[in-house]
Amino acid sequence: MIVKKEIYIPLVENIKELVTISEKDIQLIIDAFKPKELAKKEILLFKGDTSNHMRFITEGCLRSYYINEEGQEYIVQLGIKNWWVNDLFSYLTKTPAQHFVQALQPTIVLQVHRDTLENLFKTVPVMERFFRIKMQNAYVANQNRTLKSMSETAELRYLNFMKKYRDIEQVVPQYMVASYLGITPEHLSTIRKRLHQ
Amino acid sequence: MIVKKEIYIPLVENIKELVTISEKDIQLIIDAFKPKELAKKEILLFKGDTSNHMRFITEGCLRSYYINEEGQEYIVQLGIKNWWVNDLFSYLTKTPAQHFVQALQPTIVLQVHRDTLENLFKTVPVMERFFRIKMQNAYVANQNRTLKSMSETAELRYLNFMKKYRDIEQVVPQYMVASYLGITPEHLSTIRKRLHQ
DNA sequence: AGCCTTTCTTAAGATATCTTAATTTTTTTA
DNA sequence: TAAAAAAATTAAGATATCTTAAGAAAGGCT
Repeated sequence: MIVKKEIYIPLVENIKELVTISEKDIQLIIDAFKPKELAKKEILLFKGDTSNHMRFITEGCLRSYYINEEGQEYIVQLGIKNWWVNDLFSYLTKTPAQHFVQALQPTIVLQVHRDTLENLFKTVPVMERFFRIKMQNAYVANQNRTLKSMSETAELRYLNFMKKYRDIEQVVPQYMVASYLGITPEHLSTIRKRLHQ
Repeated sequence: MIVKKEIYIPLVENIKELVTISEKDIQLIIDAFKPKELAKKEILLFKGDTSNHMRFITEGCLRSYYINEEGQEYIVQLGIKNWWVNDLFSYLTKTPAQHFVQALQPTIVLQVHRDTLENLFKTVPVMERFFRIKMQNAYVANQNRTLKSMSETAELRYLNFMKKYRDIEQVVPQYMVASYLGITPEHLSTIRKRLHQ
């Protein structure tokens, strides 16, 4: 398989933001991560399957969502280029995924299998640190999301979402933004109307 | 300073749940973590101060909370024996804490300074893995909390809280449980009344 | 270009939760 | 143990958000 080197650039840059890696490390990392192309609407991870890969978006857009007993969808995460998206619980515990992961645009992900990653931790130990820091940052971001979801009105949450994730807001249907914010599409529509007046 | 060994037992057990450590490792870990006693209501970390320690509750109860511009308190985390409680963002970024951390009962924490912990990672490398896994688990738990806070009614959230954290519910004032659940104390009271009928 | 599907908007009535304020109960302190 | 302080309850009216249903707008496909 011929691998175009340039699709790995965002991944390498993303790692370099947090830790120092040598040229040799970079090659080992590139060897570990495999590209996967997804069509729009294609599902990358099905509920019930075990997630065995860590996944980095190098191009496009993914959402992770779960469907409750009543068939309602809840968006857990939206991600574009340079984001890591997964069902972490499934990945970490090797249990069936609770979430789906789906492409919202034509997308390329770079994914590394758990076993390969464990080996990579041995050959490039700094990657273990990278993932620890990545988790820490994700944890803090998520804690803030929880806090905001409880303390702020939907309108304020929407305004902050727009400020923070303008890139995402561009490519994601509005009803999915609503789902991410924990409100109905109708209510988001009402909020937008009020804001534009 | 004479350190009573037994207060370290919960910490060592907590670590052993996730990783394998030798007797020598245990001694290094014990040397790294310093005990701190707190009176009820005593504040362990003030907003504005930088959090320089990772903290494990070996006895008692802590809450981490933030106060918004209008003076309202929001509880970020409640923890009892065997829980790790901190303002992680402050710890990780060395920026002023956004949260307070306060003892709700007479409490003993074991805390390790960031610098000491970084050294411990070198002498006991498996501790880096321990904290990575710990973060991962915390992340998943928090993600579920976000999702539930958006998709479930306050009543259901309260019922699940009681099921999951009965130990915490015993020792924490009800209005703080309400704050943790993201509702007013009055509303929680109404819910409890309805449940008991 | 036109049809079909998806997404967005609008509005009315229903429900969940909040705000305020007064009262009761429990806990702490002197 | 009495007084003071903190916590919990109750209830009424206000507000935020949801549900339902219908129509309008936008996007995708042949």
